[in-house]
This record gives sequence, structure tokens and C-alpha cells, in this order.
Amino acid sequence: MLEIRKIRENTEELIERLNLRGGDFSYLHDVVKWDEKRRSMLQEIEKLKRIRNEVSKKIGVLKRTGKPVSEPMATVEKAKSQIAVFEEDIRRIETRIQDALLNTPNVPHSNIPPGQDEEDNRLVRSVGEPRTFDFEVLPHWDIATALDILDFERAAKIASSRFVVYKGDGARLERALINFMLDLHRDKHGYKEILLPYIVNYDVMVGAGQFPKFVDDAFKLVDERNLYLNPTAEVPGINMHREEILSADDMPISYTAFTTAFRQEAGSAGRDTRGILRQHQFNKVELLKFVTPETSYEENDKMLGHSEAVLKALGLPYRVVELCAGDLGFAMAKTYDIEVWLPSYEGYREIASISNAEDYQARRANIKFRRKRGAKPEFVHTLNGSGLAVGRTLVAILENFQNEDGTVDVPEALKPYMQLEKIK
RNA sequence: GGAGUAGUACUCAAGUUGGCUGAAGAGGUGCCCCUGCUAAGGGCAUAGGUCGGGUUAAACCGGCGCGAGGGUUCAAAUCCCUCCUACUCCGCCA
Repeated sequence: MLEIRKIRENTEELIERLNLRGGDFSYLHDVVKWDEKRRSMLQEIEKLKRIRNEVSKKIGVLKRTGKPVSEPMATVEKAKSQIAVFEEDIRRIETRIQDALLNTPNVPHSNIPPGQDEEDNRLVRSVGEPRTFDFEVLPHWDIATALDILDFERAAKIASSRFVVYKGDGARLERALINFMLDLHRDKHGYKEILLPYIVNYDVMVGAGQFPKFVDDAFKLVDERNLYLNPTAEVPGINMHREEILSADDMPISYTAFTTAFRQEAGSAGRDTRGILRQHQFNKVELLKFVTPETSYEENDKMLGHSEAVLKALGLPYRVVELCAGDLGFAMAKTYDIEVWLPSYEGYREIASISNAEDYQARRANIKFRRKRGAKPEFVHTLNGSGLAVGRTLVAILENFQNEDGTVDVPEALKPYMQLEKIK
């Protein structure tokens, strides 16, 4: 959430930068006007409440001494009825301001590339050479079906389309990847491993920036408690510390979490219908950090390195792009995507996303920190990154390490976890 | 699912015939004294958070605030309602 005070002070500049996302954010002018109105009404209300409090106190004293109280009681009565009128008005205007702010995305960082969609993303670097094949490469769903390690038909029977059953070495490869990634981030990169609930409540979705705007993307439970299936570990993860004031001594706080993510993929009908690139349910190892504002971009770059380390260890060719303003997620000020080379696709596909939300999520979830004892609390910056999307990593392994005879080599780093040289 | 108890500040905890308690007390924490050092002892300090006003910045003023949200009342931590959480017992269960 954006800070109303900042909007008030830099209205034009903020609108200009937000407009880079595509869209018209000039309604923030109205929000500023509503806020002015709100503050002047608030002052009236507070004046009246002060009268009410003071006179009420006096009534107590008068009563104890047996003096008449009908006159001061009339004063309070009058103040109260005025308060009620003002409060009705202020509630209405506060709702309007709140709605506008909750539906306004984060301001893109000043040096990110302009542009509308992924075409305008900026290439940061490419790492690793795509392998050349002297046979015809197969897409991962053909490889996996032939090896009988992924089963789409039975998954559809059990649930619906966009689900998959992993079998045999396929299931083992998924599990190996999860363990490998968690171990790497814990042992080499200093993250604390956490295992989170798969179900989250409405407020948590608001805190992470999913709601209210993207309710349709989530799976809602039929339950009077207003619960949803976790769409990504970022949501429960960032909310680990909601309504908390952290100590600067404990920061940065770094978590790595394996979760299963659930998404409606409502706007993606017809896209990536074959294979497991886009599923309603998928596994992901996530990286999360709570950092002080002045270190957040440095920490964000480190996190990018931690994600890249997974691909490097597995020997998968990839590239890093910096998202342009138009391609940026709702809550994020800056995002790097890591795209892995997929031979069947003859191109790079997203496998990880590493973002800095600055204080946007911290405001929504009310996560603060104190620099030292007695210091005024400030909002933290929150970072999140994939480390990596597990299903898509499995896809990349199947496709990049496929052999002409239909077998798939197990990457060196996974051999201890798979205890297997080759999937055949 | 049934029955019950509780939720006050960093922690523990007083406060329920509504007003003089924004909140006793203890611990903790910080600073100082004492002691050769440590321990023990003594002194002082320490009510946060948030919203609004105010200030160059503070100071300062006010609203809210005793799990959350409503209500009763001139006035609520104290009375009423709903919800959340924790704990205990029973039932069920991986």
C-alpha cells in the first residue's frame, strides 16, 4: 500500500511513475482531496470528543459532591449527536480512500526499464550455452509419458485438467529437487527453513498484495472462515511477521520454504495446455527476506544470486531479465526473472522471479522494525524469490538432459539425492 | 464436536459494587553509585503503538487504545452481544 502522506506530497511524480505500468492513475488527485476532507472532519470530531471526555469527567466529580448535573449532561448529549453525524461521513470517505489505496499497485523503482510487456524487459545476462542436439528433441510431456513418470490422464480423472500425477523416478526427481534446493539455501546461503500452512486467510492475502484485486486467481474454500489455498509461499511467508515490530539486530531475516502453490490460472485458458508448465497445483521452493530499507536492493541482488546458484549447480542454461514497468507484479517495485532454456520451446521460459516490494507489503501487513531500543518503528522492506519453481525445473532437466534413446541423464548435483545415474 | 477457564504494557501480574487507574506491583532492560574484578547491594530512568494538529527538528496539544469488533451509559479494562486465540477435561482421530 502506498502512504497517503507521500501521495499528498508528490502527487504528480507518483502518478507519472505509476502510469509507466500502463493505466491511468490520475484518480490519486481525488484521493488527496478526499484525504484533506477526512483530516478536517477528523479534527472536528476530535474537538467534540475532547469536550465529551472533559465534561463527563466533571459530571463524576459533581455527582460525588451532590451537585446538579443536568446542564453538563445536556452539553455532552449535544456533542455526542454531532459526533455521530461526522463519524458517519468520515467512515464513508475513509472507505473510499482505503479502496483506492488497496487497488493501487506499488510504484516502480526509478531505474527500471519503461515498457508495456515482456518484449520490453531488459536482458541482464545469459549464463551457459544451450546444448546442440544431433537428434530431434522431444517436449517434456512426450519424454515423461514415454518414461511413464508423468501421468496426465489419471490426474484429470482424479481432479481435472491442469493437474498431474508424478510416478516412479518422476516423483523421486521432484522430491530430490525440493531437498536439493532447500539444502543449498539452508547450508550455503544462510536461510532458515520453514514449512508453512497451505491455507491462508483473507487478511493475509491482502497483506501480500493479492487481494482485493486478484480474488479470482485464488481457490476459495467453502468455509465460513473465508480461507483460500496458498497461491505462493510469498503469501503465508511474508505474513509470518504481520503486526510485528522486529529488531534491527535480527535482520535481515531470511527464510526458505517449500510449499505447494495453487492457482486458478483464470486468465490463461488455452495457454500451455500440454505438459506441466502451467498447473493448478505446483511445487516451489521460495526465498523470503525481511530487510532494512537501506539494504534491500543489495539483499535483492544477493537473493538473485542464490536463485541462479540452483541453475548453475544443475548445469541448466538460463538468462536473467529485469522486468519493465508494464510487466511488473502488482506489489513489486522491481523484479528480476530468471528464464531457463527449453530446447522444445527453442527459447527461454520463466523459472524464477526475484522481487523487492520495498515497504509496500510491509504497510499492508504492518511489519515494522526498530533500529534500536526506544527508536521509532519503521516499515521493513520485504523480498521474495523463487529458488526455484520445482515443476519447471523438472521440465528443464527432462528436456535439456534428454538422450536419443529416450533416457534422461541425472545432473551431477542430484545424484546423491536420486541415487541414480539415468532415468530410463 | 461437548464442558469449562483465561486474554491488561518486553515478561509476570493487580484492578469487575462503572468515574479520582493510561492503568498498582514485581521482573527485565538502560544509565549511575558501591566493590580490586565478579557476585550481592543501592540510586535513577523506562507506557508502548497509532491517527490528527504543531515544530526546521524536537518539545507540546488532542483522538483512539486494557485480545478484535459492536452495544449500553453523561462516563467502561470494569456491564451486555458477537468473534478470535490459548489452556484444561471429555469424545473422535493421522
